[in-house]
Amino acid sequence: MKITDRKSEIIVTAAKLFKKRGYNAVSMRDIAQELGIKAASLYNHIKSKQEILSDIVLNVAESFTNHMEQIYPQSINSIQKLEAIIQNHIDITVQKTDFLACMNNDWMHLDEENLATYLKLRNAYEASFRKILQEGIAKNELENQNSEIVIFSILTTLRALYLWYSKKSSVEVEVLKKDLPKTLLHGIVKN
Amino acid sequence: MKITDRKSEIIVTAAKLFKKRGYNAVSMRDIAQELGIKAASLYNHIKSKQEILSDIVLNVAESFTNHMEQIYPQSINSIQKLEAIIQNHIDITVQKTDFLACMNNDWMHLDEENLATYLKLRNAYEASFRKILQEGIAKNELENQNSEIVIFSILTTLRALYLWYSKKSSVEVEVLKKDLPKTLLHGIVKN
DNA sequence: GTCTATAACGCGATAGAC
DNA sequence: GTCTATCGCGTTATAGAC
Repeated sequence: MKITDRKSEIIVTAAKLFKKRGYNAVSMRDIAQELGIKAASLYNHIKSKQEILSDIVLNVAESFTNHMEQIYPQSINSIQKLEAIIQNHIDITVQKTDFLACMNNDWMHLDEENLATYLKLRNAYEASFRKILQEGIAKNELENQNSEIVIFSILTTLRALYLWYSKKSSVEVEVLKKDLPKTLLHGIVKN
Repeated sequence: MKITDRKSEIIVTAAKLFKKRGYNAVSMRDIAQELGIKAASLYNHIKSKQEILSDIVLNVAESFTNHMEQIYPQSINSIQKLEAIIQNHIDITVQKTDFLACMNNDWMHLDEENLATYLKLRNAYEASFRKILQEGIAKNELENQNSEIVIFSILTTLRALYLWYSKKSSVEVEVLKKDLPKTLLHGIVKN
């Protein structure tokens, strides 16, 4: 996250606090204090606390959507697409850890309009993921397992990567990039 | 969740609301209204809002611990132990959906003392899980993959099952019990 | 066991001085 | 752009009547 102006600075700071304690447990006074100013001063840069949340959540959601729109139409097989998606989740986890955590934990606190936008993006993402799986099954590249269970299982793990990443050093990210696709796609039991 | 007295009734009702909106977004007035009484009346049965949260979280955490202590020492192989653990997560998801969601989402809002208790239970659970994996690798039953990644991946999926369960009918739980162990343990790619 | 009334406090947000 | 002061409201929790 490059910080270009005061508004970005506020949003990045808020995301860090939201990740740690959750949207509702963080006050405007907390965010201001972290920046060394008073809560009232925040309102020269942002409209409301809700605006901070929606900026954070929709920023990450659009990152995922953009990548999926780029990968989905490519002429590579389903396994290569799934590997590219896993890589992208790892990349976003590393680059936007706090934003991602905030999206995962606090999306339900968006106001009506932004909630609808977020859910539309998320549903479209899952629909593309589902099609990739079904394409892989049709072409005999993947086992014919219950698609909903596979989507749930893989996406849940990928979405929660930030929990794991927070605890590990950046060196181990290379291990993650190498081993996670194996674990998710090939399982852990010996043949 | 069998409701035996007024206190249980309050806790079950609170868990349902906490699951939907999160601990901090639910007020004592909300809980009371759901029960058809006034907020002040709740305090005849419970000490504080914190007490409701810790009762919920520690109840589920202890369920997991008890099952692990029962499975861990058994004379069955590592794959059978992992299958038993997966079954147990599905069972608790079905039997205590709201409590489980609350534990997953709101454990960080526990007060200092209960937080320490919860973390101790969770760490012990993960340690047992880790030992089962390592035992399986040593006996050549499991692939020699990075244990931390496997623990993270499987436990994250199992902990989030309540999200999936809420959307599906109870008939599909049978599908889940049959297919989830396959997906988690054997992967999705054709050999 | 539930009620009304209220204490004590923190919240998001605004007005207006500098 | 940041400040002080403040509004109006919601929060957990308690006191005391019934």
